[in-house]
Amino acid sequence: MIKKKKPSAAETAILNVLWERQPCSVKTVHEVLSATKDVGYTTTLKQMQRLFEKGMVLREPGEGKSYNYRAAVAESETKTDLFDRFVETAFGDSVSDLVMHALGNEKTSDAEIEKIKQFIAKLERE
Amino acid sequence: MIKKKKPSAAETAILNVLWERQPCSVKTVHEVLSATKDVGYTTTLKQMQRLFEKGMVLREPGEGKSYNYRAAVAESETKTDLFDRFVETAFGDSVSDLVMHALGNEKTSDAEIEKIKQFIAKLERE
DNA sequence: TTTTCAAAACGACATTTGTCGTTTATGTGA
DNA sequence: TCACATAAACGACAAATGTCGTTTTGAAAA
Repeated sequence: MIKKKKPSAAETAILNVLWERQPCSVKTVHEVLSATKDVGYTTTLKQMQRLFEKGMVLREPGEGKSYNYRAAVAESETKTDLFDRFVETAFGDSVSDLVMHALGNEKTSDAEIEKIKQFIAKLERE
Repeated sequence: MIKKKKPSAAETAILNVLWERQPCSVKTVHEVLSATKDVGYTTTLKQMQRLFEKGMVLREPGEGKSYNYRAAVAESETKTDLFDRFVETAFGDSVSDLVMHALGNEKTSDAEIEKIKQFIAKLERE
C-alpha cells in the first residue's frame, strides 16, 4: 500500500496554479495566488519547497537562478483522492448525499446545474 | 461577519456521530468511531472537549458523572460550509467540475448515480 | 466507610500547516 | 570588477491537530 499524497489547502491552491500553467516559477505562482489572497512571496516559496520535498512537484533550473516547477502528481488523480477523503469525512461516503447537498445549495447557479444535467445525459447515452 | 466554524476531519467524524444519535456520551461516540477507526477513548474525549470549548457541541450532566453531548451546529449548515470550502480549494469553486468528478469516479456506484438522477428529475419538476 | 471503577480532566508531545524575516548566492548592468 | 536586484535557502514561530498517559473524582458496590 503506497501512501496517498494529500496536499493541504494551501498546497492544493499551488498545485492548481501549476496544473493550469506549468512549468512556471515561484514568482509566477505567487503572482497568481496573491491576486486572490494576501500572502507573502516567501510563504509561497516555502510551500513550494515543501511540496518539492514531499515529491509532489518537480523542478528544473530555469533561466537565471530560478527554477521551473511542475506538478509531479496528476490533477485528476489528486482531485479524486481529495474528493474521496472529503466524501468520507463529511458525508459518510455517500456521494449522492454530497451531490444533493451541492445541488440544493443556492450558491450553485442554474448554469452549473445545467452542465451537470448535460453530463448525466451523456452518461446515459453510454 | 460571524466567524465560520470549521471542524477538522476528526471533529467532523464526531459531529457526524452526534447528528446521528444525539444526545449521547463520549463512550457512545467512541464506540461508534472505534468500530471504524483505531482510536483511543481519551483521544475522542479530548476531541469532544475541544469541540465543547469551541462551542461546536453542548453538553449536560447525564447519569452518573458523565455528560450527554449534542451538536451545537446544524448538520446541514456545517456540511454546506465544509462543502463550500472544499469546492473552493479543490475545484476552483466550480460545483459542476466537482460533481462531474464524482460521477466519473468508478467508486461511485450505479445506485448512487440513480439517486442523483432521481434528485435532478425532482428538481426539474419544481 | 472503604474499595473499586468508569469517565472526566489535565497536561504533554509530535506533526503539520501557514507565515515570515533574514541571509546567501548569483546573474546583470554600470 | 563591483554594486545591485532578485530568487533561493534557512531557520523560526505560533497555531491547529491528532494522540495519549496519568491523575482526579464521584458513584456504586462491598
